[in-house]
Amino acid sequence: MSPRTETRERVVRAALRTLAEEGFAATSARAVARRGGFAPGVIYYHFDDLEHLLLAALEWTSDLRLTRYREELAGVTGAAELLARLRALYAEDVAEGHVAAVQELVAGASSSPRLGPAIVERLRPWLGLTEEIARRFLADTPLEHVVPPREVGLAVVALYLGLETLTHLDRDRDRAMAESLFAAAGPAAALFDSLLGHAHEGGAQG
Amino acid sequence: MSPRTETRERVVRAALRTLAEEGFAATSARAVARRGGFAPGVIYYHFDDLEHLLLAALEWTSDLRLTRYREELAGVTGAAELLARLRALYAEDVAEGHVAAVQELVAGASSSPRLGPAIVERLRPWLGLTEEIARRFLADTPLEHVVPPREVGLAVVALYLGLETLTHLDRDRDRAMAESLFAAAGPAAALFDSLLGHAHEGGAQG
Amino acid sequence: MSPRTETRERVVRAALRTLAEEGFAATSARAVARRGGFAPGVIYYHFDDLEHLLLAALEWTSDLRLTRYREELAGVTGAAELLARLRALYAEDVAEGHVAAVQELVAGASSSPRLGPAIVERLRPWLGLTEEIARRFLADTPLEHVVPPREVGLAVVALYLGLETLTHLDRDRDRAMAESLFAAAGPAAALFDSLLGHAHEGGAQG
Amino acid sequence: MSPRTETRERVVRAALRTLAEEGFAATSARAVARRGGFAPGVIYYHFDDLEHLLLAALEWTSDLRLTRYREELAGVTGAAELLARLRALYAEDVAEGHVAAVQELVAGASSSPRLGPAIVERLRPWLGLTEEIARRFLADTPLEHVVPPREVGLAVVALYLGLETLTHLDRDRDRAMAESLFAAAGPAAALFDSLLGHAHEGGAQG
DNA sequence: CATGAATGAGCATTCATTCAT
DNA sequence: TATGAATGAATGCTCATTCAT
Repeated sequence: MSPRTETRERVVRAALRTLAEEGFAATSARAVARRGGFAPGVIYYHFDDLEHLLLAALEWTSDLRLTRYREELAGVTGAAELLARLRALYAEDVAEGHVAAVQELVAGASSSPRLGPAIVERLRPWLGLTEEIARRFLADTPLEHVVPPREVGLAVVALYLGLETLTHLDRDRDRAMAESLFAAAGPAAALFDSLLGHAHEGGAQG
Repeated sequence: MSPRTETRERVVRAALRTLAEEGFAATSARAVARRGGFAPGVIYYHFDDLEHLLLAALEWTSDLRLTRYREELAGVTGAAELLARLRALYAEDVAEGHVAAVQELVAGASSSPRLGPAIVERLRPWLGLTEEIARRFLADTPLEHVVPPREVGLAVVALYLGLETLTHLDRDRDRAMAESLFAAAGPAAALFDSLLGHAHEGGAQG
Repeated sequence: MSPRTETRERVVRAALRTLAEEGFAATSARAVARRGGFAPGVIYYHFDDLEHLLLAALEWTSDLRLTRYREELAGVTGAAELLARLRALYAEDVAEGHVAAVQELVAGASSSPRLGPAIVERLRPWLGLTEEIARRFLADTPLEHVVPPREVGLAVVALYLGLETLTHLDRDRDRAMAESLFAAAGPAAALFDSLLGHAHEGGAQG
Repeated sequence: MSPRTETRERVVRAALRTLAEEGFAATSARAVARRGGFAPGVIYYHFDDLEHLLLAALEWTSDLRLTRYREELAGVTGAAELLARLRALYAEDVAEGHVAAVQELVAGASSSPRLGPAIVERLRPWLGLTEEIARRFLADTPLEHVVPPREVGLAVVALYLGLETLTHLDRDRDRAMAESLFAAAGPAAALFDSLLGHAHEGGAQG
């Protein structure tokens, strides 16, 4: 790895840690530099400005997690199993602080004219993933022509973001919100599997 | 109306307009004052600080809309009708700019330690409303003991916020996201009514 | 007392209390009004501006205390007795908060081009009093032509102000400074009386 | 000298000049920056906040003068000589503007809860110096057990501050106050030397 | 490549003061 | 007489960004 690339990654990681631990508003150039142990000027050597750094940070963490999600969800066919895996993946998100960083970035930049669209762009692969999974689960079921997978994907991503927003609004009290939602979804997933799940059994076994 | 009350409301409305049209980050005391046509000091005459103004603004718009939602959704029994009314209410939200302001505030304050919890507090009535409606629609259906209304309410509010977040991230391009979701939900609502809706017919007719 | 005079005095007393309890920097028009329970505008009805109010307050308290000092020190002839009376008067000053107010005013206004000279003017009677007492105690002693009473008076007032300044710099720790000085001066006063005091015995008895 | 150290000193000197020439109340960050010819932000690059700058300025000037005082007063034994040297040192203080700055700072900060105690701390070495000299002059005289040196030191510092306060209250008229006190103290110092000074003659001649 | 000192615009907030009522 | 709402200038301070070294 070239020294250039190496330092660049240090900067990106420092930005992510700052976002996750101090929040968007506190993620100033100086704060990132302090946390990363380098001079503020370094940021501007590797990135045009702070916004570009934040976008690079989002891209970095988003790519890593997307790969992990794809790999973990690839062969899943049952709704109950899907739910279990999502639950585990989400726990990873929380533990690594990656989702906290994304939430801070998404929320904080929601009114930045330049940052907003660029972030949406980097969120798009997630829309693709959720849509793809929705399509897989709806295929060959009576819901196939009732529930459009594209919109399901959109709803899932929006739900995820909204849940994170609520959680972060009141960091201490509401950590259990996502968990309670996962728990509540259990019976519904089981119901889905028992009523419609047979459609996928072949796929799962093949 | 006393001059004090009158000006106070002017300030609140200016804050809401600034939030909706310029975003949270740009909603500085000066920006609000400029938009409202008064001196910055006026804000501090009527409110302890900017945070208190923003909370008052949230409260004001939230109370207005909550009343409207309750009044409009009171007697609704069918899922299709519910969906239609929500669609209309949402259109009002958009037209009045109230939801834009709320979204900016929720997103922007997500990393403010003092603002966050106070906002959650003011969002709680909406969790109550959604839960109440979910309970009404699940009662006397096979889903009654499969889907917990509390979590449905939470999910709906989170979905709403997340959707707004995505929408605001890219103001120009994605205005249709919510619309496409409403459209997509149509057949599902019809299905719900035809399979489970008879449970409520008595109530609707009464 | 006319209502005008009555309100004026309320304002003056509120200013003194604010000076004594909140300090010069916190003695804003609004703070005085809040403490006195009247509208800020009242101040400007009775006084040209805040500086004039502060000067009136200084004058009020200074006149009261000066009368008391003169009355208490009138017939005193011995140094030990003088010291004892000064100690008691100083305790009154502290208890009434008047000296705290004066100290705040003197210190805070030391760099105000208009306030400073006006304050000095109101301090002049004290220079007169101290000089007069010094003259009385030096008369007919060997020190009469060695120690000029005018400068003694100046030194005493300066010492008093300086001591108060030091005391206020560290309110909690150094309250005992003046007390330790009074205590330390005891033996010196006794010595003065035993060596030179006979000069005044006639005066005391007459 | 590193650029950092160099600029830091420029800032400190600008703060002292501003204090001395414009007074505490006018020593705003902008005023210091204007006088020093640098941007206001520079202050905050080198100091946590304005209070820290003012304390650093006090420390700087106080240390310089204390060294000078100690060096000049080291071998002095006679009261007349002591007085003469103090007079010269005081003239230096005035000429350099250092004492003006100290007076402004002491007076102005007398009601600042954080600044006050920190200033007292930096005044303590002066209490030590005056006490030490008082002890030297009282040793082996009849006053040794009548006048406690600690309190003499305190009184001298308080007198000095109080005198400066009075002087600054009326900048133009009262410049001669300290001078008249020095002049008045002449005969008393001579008397001290002739009555008690023999105790120190050995030290002076050695 | 990296540094870190410096910039200057911007922010939240406070204040003495005015003035219509 | 008294009120209290409103003003607008000033304050301390932070920040993204630049640039000489």
